[in-house]
Amino acid sequence: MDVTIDKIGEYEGQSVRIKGWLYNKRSSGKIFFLQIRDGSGIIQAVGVKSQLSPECFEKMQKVVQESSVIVSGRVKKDERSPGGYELSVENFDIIHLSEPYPISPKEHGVDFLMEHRHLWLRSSRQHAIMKIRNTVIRACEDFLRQEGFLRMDTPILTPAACEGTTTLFETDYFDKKAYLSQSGQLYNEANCMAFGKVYSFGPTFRAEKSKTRRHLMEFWMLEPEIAFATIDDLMELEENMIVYMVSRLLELNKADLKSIGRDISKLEAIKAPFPRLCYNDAIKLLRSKGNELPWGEDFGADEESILSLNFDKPVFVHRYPAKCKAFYMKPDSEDPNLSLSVDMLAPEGYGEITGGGQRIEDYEELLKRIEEHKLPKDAYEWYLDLRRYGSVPHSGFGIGIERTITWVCGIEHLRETIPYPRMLTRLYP
RNA sequence: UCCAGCGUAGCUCAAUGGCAGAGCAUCCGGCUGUUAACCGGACGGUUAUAAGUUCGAGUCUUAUCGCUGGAGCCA
Repeated sequence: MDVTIDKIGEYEGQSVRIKGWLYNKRSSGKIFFLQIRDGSGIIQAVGVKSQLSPECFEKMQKVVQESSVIVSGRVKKDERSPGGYELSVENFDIIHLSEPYPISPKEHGVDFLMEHRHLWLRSSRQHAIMKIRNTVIRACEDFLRQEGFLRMDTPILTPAACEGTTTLFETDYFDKKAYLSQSGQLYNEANCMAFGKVYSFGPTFRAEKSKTRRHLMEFWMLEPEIAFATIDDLMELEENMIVYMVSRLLELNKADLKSIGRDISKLEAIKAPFPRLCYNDAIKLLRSKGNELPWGEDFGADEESILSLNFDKPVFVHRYPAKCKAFYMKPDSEDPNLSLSVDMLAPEGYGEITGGGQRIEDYEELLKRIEEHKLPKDAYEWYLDLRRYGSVPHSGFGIGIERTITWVCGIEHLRETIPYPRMLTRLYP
């Protein structure tokens, strides 16, 4: 019977067959210990010379790391085995004898591993991170569905539009130019006027020459947008989504988190409510920590780090100065120099993972902003339409999936959180 | 783009300006409970590239390329 390793405990005492790859091999003369992985887990298969045909035993001597194999054997509980269970080999076949495998169980450098990303993904640490990525995405989508949101995907090829073109990747679109999307936000606004609560989820592209542990040229963003929602509604939604997502992780991926060395207690502390700090108070906090950022400046890596290290939960920073946020952010009625924008900073120094706010719903006000920012009005006619036909207050945010995964995994660099990271100097593999 | 560091065997790293070395991987041999197994042996080098200083350069100088870390950029 063919089984997968994650379900092996259900077959104790039975003979089963596993199709997979050789993860590692140890031998002791007339006994072989084969670590077999099949994508669902790793199990130790034990082959004893006296219990096997000579052909079978010969294959075990010959097999090398990452060869594809089919192993048949009896499932046994054994504490000496790394997974708690092991397979007493009855038959062993090599599907493909691997060439010498470049990634050994020993340590490797970052550059070498990135160059072999397609093979690196076979390692157990990468398995854990990819499974966590899966839960993060699925939990956020599940949460939004439960809240009545409709997923509506937005285009990746777009006309110039959003902001300036300096940070956009340009491509030919027959006899025109097209740009890779850097946000689904404007389309989400149209969609939420059609369906009330919507979100988009997909890759976004930024042609910024950023070379840090927190930037990718291509990253995945989940962007909810809600009609009739205020900035306060938005913060509550974000908070609930993060709490739900973390609870799902603790339920489904505790072993994965532990295997990459994550301090679980840090995640267990993620409970609502999250602190809410207005920009002015954030500046005061920074001053008290010796940071002298002038009022009106957006936070850099330093400031975000100081703020997020100050709390053991994510923290909202809201009402940033209008001039450091996008043109469509609604000004605060109590102080028009401030915008109804809000970022969520992840704790432990990880910094910004979401950004969003309440949008301008008034036609004249939006038009004024478009002109102030010297944006081409023609390109925004459809966007202005949303303020001509039944405009309502509305809010939305975007959450950067890779940054979020970096935080929940507690890892150094976001390059491990996506299967094939696109970075400033790396487009291969 | 700027600042700093690094570039030596397939990988991870040593080598005072004076013979180019180890561990792992691979191959051969040994071992019936290994846990990154272990033990013995073999294979493995245009020291990133180019020029310079020197009796002599992996080591010092200059340039170029590449990588890493950070800054900046960044709804």
